[in-house]
Amino acid sequence: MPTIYDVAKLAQVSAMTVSRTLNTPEKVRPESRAKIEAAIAELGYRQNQAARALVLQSTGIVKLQMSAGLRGNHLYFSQLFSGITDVLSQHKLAMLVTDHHEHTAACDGKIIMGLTRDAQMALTPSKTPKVLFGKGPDCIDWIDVDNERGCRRATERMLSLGHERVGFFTFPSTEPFIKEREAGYRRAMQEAGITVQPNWIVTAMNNSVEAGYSSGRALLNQRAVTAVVCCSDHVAVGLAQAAYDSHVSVPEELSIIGFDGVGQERMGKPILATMRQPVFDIGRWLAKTLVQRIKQVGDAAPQHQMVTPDILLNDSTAPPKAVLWRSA
Amino acid sequence: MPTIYDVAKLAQVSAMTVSRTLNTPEKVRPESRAKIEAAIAELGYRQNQAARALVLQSTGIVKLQMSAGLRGNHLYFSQLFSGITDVLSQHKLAMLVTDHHEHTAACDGKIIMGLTRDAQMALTPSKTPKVLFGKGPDCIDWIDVDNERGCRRATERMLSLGHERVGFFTFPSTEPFIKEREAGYRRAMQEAGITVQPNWIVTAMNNSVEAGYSSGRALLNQRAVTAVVCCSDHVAVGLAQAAYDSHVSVPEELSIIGFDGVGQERMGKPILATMRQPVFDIGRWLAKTLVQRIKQVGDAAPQHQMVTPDILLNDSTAPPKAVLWRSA
DNA sequence: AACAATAATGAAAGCGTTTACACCGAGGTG
DNA sequence: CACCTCGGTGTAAACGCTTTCATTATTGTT
Repeated sequence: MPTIYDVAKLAQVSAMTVSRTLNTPEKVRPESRAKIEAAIAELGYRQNQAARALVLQSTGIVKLQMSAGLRGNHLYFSQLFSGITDVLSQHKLAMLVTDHHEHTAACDGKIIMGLTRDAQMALTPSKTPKVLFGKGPDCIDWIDVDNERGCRRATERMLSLGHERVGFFTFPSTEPFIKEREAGYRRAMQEAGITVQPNWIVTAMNNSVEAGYSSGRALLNQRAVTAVVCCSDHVAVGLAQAAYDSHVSVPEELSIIGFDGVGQERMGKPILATMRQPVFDIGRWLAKTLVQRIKQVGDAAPQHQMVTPDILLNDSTAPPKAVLWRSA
Repeated sequence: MPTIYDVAKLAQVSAMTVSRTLNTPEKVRPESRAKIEAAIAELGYRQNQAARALVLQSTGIVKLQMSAGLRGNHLYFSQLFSGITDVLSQHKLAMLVTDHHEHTAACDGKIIMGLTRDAQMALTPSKTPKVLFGKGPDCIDWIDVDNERGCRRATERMLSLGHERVGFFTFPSTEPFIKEREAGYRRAMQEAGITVQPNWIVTAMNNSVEAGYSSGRALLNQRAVTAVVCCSDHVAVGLAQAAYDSHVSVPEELSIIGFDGVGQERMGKPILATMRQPVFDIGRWLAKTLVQRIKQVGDAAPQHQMVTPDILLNDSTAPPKAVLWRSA
């Protein structure tokens, strides 16, 4: 690999002038520059980024730290990813994807997600700036989704359609969002003066279409509810398929609303109502905020953002046909 | 940031001994090691990877170069991604995601995908090893999907069910796979002695559910075919939705088979037949092959791999009901 | 107890770049 | 014509680490 000195020798200048042509070309005489550029081309020289990073104390790399578990929802992750790279590439920053436990590569900043709530709240500002996806302490930048409010709205939608026996379809997760969504559901029900019956709440084995399907069959067999608020589109899709196979028509006999809205709600028929998270924009926000911190050795106040999911009505909600259920 | 010298001073040894504890701990006396580890902990010292990379000429980073366009199919990309990171993390390698044009960060190896066929064939071996997803020249490692064969098999499946008027549902793309799939379809039809009518081939605006839906409606209105081989699951899903809205039942009145099999085929009802690409395993192969080259300064012969998609029958194919179509 | 062999440690050089500073010639000013 | 300024260039040192080689401490052997 040719170095800056090889180029210098060939162009008959000093290494310094080569370095300058690379970094501040306006400070070198055009003739010298031409010679040097020719030499660079001839030798196929390319800057050694490791050496550069060593002296500049900056790598041009942003680390994306996430627990492996978070990659389960591929569509969700991908959109986040797109939003992040969209912004980073504008600033000529590269993105390194790692797990939480790997401390290896150095970086100019970190985007962190998928920690436990406790671990998140324990984060402290450090030399390399970091941005968090999820609620964190006041001292660092973070953005979070208002899951409680989102799920409350979804439930309220069902209630306003006239449903009273509104079920809740959830799944086990260590992430905090799952409890928040249930809280939103419960709050909406409580405010409507409806007592939630235990069998209205069903927990799928995990967050997948398959688990949603099998627990969905069970849920349908009970015939206890006329509408279901789901904790994810995965399980919502599974429930819709279960309804199809149980000859329960959606939305006529059963209203369904999911959560996430990253695309899967549109893969079947009817197209499912869902609470859309602006995942792409969240990715952009994360990257944008981080880049700000990296560029201006900022002492600006930490930014915190709370985004509420939009409701996408689509085709899977309708007023209840209570009679139909009772007669069954 | 504390350096190795700060640690050395605190532990009352030389910097060299610190370096050794970090890299070859068995070569340093346990007592020294203990002192040094204590000092490291007290100072919160962490290795400077840039300096390390500079002297070792190795960064521990693998670059994933892909054209932005390739990220359209999020599920596909994500699974590839998972396969790659799965292997890389075993070898303590980090993955850097970049676009093709960014030459910045140094790396120990590259995984390349989404180039044009010409650009791929023009690749040459270089100092840093590279692996290619897609057909490439003999001199470098690559893995590719046998699209022609996959689509031939899909078509043969329709033919063996008794379909004669088998349509082909494609979309515009610069990637080579699209032509290969059409070739597979045409070959199967030709071998069956069936002349493909021009209106049996429909091209959606792009590779998306929405485009598949609108072109699917047009395709269905023609009532020309009893079965459709699709170039992707996106358009297949769109077609299935169009069939649903056109009151054409799948598979009774129309058989559908898609291509990719990365999950979206299972989001609706009926669950769509598809040609499943082993994307996760392809990701693993790419990473595994690259790691081999990185580790052993290998002069082993370049490896080339061709994988054929599996057929997943699911619920969207059945023998034709030709009568129904004619009477319409 | 003297020697060789081995283990543990240290000093110096270098990886490829940039920063700080010194230098030099050309042009403008007094 | 001496002086200063300034654009253009070069020299030396540093960034934090590892490699090489020399040195010292610790064993084992006769």
